[in-house]
Amino acid sequence: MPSSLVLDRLLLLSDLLQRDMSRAFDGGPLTTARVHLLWVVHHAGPQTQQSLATALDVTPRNVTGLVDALVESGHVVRAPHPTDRRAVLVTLTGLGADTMRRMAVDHAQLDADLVADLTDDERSIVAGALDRITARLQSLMAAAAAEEGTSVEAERP
Amino acid sequence: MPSSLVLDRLLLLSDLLQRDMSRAFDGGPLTTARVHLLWVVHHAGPQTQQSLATALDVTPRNVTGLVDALVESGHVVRAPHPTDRRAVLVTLTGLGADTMRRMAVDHAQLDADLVADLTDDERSIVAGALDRITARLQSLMAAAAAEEGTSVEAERP
DNA sequence: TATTGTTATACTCTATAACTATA
DNA sequence: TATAGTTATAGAGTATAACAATA
Repeated sequence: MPSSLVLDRLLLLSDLLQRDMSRAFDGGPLTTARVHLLWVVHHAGPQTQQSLATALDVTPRNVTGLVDALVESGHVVRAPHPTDRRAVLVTLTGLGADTMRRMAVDHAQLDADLVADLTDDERSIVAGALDRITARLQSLMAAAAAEEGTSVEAERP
Repeated sequence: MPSSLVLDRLLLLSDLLQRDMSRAFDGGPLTTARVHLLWVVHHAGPQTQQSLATALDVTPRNVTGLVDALVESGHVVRAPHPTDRRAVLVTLTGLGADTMRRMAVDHAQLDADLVADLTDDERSIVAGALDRITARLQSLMAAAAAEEGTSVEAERP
C-alpha cells in the first residue's frame, strides 16, 4: 500500500536489494563499503586513494580505512605510483580480481531474475523511466546544492 | 552506461535518494535510522521497542539506542505499557508528530517531482513493474533463507 | 520458563582536524 | 604553496552476550 507513486516503492526495493546483496559476503571480511571500493577498482583500474575518495564520495581518511581492511584480507595491494612518490595505486590481487569476477556473474544473474516477470516492452519502458527519474533527481540535487552555495556565500559577506 | 537492465539503475538511484533525503536533516539530531523509526511510529502508532525492532529488522539493543537519542532530542517519549510493566510504548511528542507531518509533505513533493517527466502510461507501468520486481526479489530471498535454514538444520543432526 | 529492555563490549562506516612527505 | 595519505579523535549504526524485572 504505497502512498506515493514511485518513491515508497523505490525505497522498499533499495532496502531489500541491499540486504540481499550483503547476504552474499556475510560473515566474511567483505562489507558493502569494501565491495563498493573493489567494484570501482575492478571497473576503472588501479588508481590513487584520492581518486577512490572522489568516486565513492567519501573522505580520503575513510578510504585509508577501507583499503587497510582490504589489504589485510588480501583483496588489494598498495602499489607505488610510477611518478608521484606521495601517492599509491590501489590494485586488485588475484583474489580480489577473482572475487569481482564472481560478483559480476551473480550481479548479472540477479538482474536477469528481477526482470523475469516483465515483457520486453515493460523492460525498456522501466529502464528509460528510471534513467529519467535519476536525471530529474540529479537536477533537483544540483539546484539545491547551488542554492545552498549562494546562501553560504551570503553568510560570508 | 549501465551494464545491467535495472539493477545498476536501481542501485544508483537508491544511493542518490538516500543522499538527497538525508540532506534535509543534516546537522540536526535526526539521522536516517532515527527518522525510519519515527516513520514507523507515525504510521503504525505507539508501540513497544520489540515491535519496532521487528519492523526495522534490527536488534532490540539497537532500538534502545535510537529511542534514547530521540527522547534526548524531544521527538518521542517512553510511555508505560497499560498492561505489561516490562514494556514501554514509544510515542511521538508534539515535536515528533509535527516533524513527521512536514516530512510527509516533502516526501509527497519529491515523489511528484521525480515522475514529472513521465506520462501517465509510463507511471502506471513503472509502478506495476516495481511491484513485480519487489515481489520477485522477496520470493528469491525467501527461497535463499529457506535453503540456508535446511543446510543449518543439516549441520545439526 | 519466556519475554522486555538494558548494560557491557566490539566492529564498521563516516567525518573533521592536524600532521608528514612529497610535488 | 598545494596535494596524498596518515594519525588522532569522535559520533552513529549495528551485533552478540549476559543480566534484571516482569509475565
